[in-house]
Amino acid sequence: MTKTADGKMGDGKTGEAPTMNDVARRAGVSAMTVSRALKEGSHVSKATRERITQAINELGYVLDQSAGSLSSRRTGFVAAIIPSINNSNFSDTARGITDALEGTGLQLLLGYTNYSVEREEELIEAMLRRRPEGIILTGGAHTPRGRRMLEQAGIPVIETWDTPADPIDKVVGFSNGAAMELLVETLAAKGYERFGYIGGTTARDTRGSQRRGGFVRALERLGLPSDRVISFGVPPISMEQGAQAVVSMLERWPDTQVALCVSDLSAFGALMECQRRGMKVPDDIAIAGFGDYEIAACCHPRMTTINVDCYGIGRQAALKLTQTIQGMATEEPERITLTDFRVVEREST
Amino acid sequence: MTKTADGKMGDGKTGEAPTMNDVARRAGVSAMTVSRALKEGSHVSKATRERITQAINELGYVLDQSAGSLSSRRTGFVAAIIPSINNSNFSDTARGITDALEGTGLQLLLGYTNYSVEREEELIEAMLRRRPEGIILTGGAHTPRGRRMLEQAGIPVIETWDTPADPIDKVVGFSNGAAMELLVETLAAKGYERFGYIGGTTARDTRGSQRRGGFVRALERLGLPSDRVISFGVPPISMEQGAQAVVSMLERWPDTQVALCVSDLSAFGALMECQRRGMKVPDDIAIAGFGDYEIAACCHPRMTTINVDCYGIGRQAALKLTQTIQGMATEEPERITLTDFRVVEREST
DNA sequence: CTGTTAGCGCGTTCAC
DNA sequence: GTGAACGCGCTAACAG
Repeated sequence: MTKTADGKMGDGKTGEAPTMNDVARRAGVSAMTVSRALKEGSHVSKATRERITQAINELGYVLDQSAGSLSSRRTGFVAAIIPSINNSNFSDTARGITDALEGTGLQLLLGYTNYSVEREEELIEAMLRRRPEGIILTGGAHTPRGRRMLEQAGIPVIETWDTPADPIDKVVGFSNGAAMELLVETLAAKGYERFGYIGGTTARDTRGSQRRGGFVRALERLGLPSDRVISFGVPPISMEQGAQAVVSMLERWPDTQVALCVSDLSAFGALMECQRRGMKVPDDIAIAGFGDYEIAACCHPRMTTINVDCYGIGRQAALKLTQTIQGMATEEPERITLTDFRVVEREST
Repeated sequence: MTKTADGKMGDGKTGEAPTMNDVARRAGVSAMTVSRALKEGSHVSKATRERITQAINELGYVLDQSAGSLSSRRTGFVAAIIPSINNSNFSDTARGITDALEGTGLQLLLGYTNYSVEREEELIEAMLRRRPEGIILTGGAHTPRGRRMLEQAGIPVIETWDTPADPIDKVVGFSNGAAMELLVETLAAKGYERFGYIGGTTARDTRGSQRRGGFVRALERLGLPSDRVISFGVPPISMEQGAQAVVSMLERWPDTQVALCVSDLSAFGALMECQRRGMKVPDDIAIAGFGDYEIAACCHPRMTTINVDCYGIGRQAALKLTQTIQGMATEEPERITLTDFRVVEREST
């Protein structure tokens, strides 16, 4: 059944995709009935539904959702923007979002910024052009234009992984600074006094800066020196950079007792480098990370770190989003949700 | 300037998003002119363009691309489906795609399957509903229905990370089996004779099965025993599972000389577990991985592995896609592109 | 350089 | 349970 003398038409692969009208014609019904048959919980007689299903299979028809959403004014997806997909903390958050969206008829559209707010701005615009029903962001730092677009988009906006002073809309996160303070306090209570910090150079990674801020604050409060800070590399700092940074730290302050790292990844690099140099961890130097990645529980010695509820952040963000979208429940969800974090003490400290 | 007695209209946040017509009216032009002003390389006088830009800013207008693509019949995005976002091999591929798409006006829509073909099928359908201009898949194993949808979609399809016997359309990949064979041969040449293999239980991870197949084939060819295979856990097998698997292997075949793992992640888990038990790597047991993840170059001892051109796979897949879409060049791109892999020998063997 | 007309493929709304 | 008219917001094609 080739259409006409279209030249390119053959048997399948090429040619225009069939439309709902093609299906309707083949099934001997109107397009409207096909539309109904494709939608859950609409009333179509069993016989016609079968004819339609058959026509759909024969034609290989796939619904054109973009056309549909233009008409229904519902695009059926939410956007999420994370710094990096190759980071299990953030991909856990993405997983939390996906899981919480299951069964809501909403799909996740994921974008990643490589830790660049400029790239974030581009992504925000690209996403908004496709009219998501809500948007989930990582962190509270955006370009002015990005922020303006979000405010004017008329959709729920959730900032995560942070507690912004002036949130755009809703928030699901925790204070990175407070978490690092807790880690310092915990280790100080064990008797450590000479702390070092390993993190990235720039303020580009806002969460990294906040962690460093917490490090300094806690030490100052405890009356301990807080100047042993190695800033090294563009975020996200890699394992290898953690290795290099710990070397710098030991050259500069050889009597450092414990090195806190902006993430488990750099902490792991530091740990391996120390072993390579014949140092015993934690006897010669203790090391701690941040994020409780899989590697922290598996390396040798196992790594002390901060566990963050990455998955829960995603779940709760998506929940808050769907509640707002569906205007469900008697009242709006809370604007701010604080998520848990805790110190996980292991053998590296 | 509130519209009418709409009740909900106020000043910003609430209310319907402005349309192109709103912008046009405010700028004193027709919608078509606004459309042109928004598109690169169209001729609009400087004065009107400025008025339009101003109106856009005042209204906070963002183009509705889904409406536009319905009309222009170009959605401006390509879909890519990978098994997991939390896996640097695949996220490197995603990065390669993103980079190659830069400047083409095409955006990436990413989905992940958690290594499930059923989930892949759902994703394929969800993606096709939004009418991507091309689609990139990981691997050559799909459900029959998934395959049919892809064949009938009328868009270029690229299968990656594999060399399927019967490709749907185009391919950018390598033979996982051949890569593992090469690793076995390289290590056999160094004198190893008693090889073990650590991988997942099921055939769900097709690349994992292919690697195991290569392991067995190479050993049989060399006349060495090929039965020391530990199958453990659902893919993707984690670091922790690698640790458990190596314990099983050593219990069952204590004289194993070298353990090859389905990926660097499980290899790393095995490595750490051996150290925890006081075994020296590679003296007591050698370990090798697959994928050349960051961790392989950073752990101690550094890990022997297979380096795969993950980023290049993404880049070339996207290139092939854009070439096909734009019908550019005098001829179609090659159907099959084989990418490089190589053994990286380090201290763990 | 700019405007007009028509229609992309579907869902809403109403009628039957 | 089914169909017809209409319009979602935008752009192609043509006219001026």
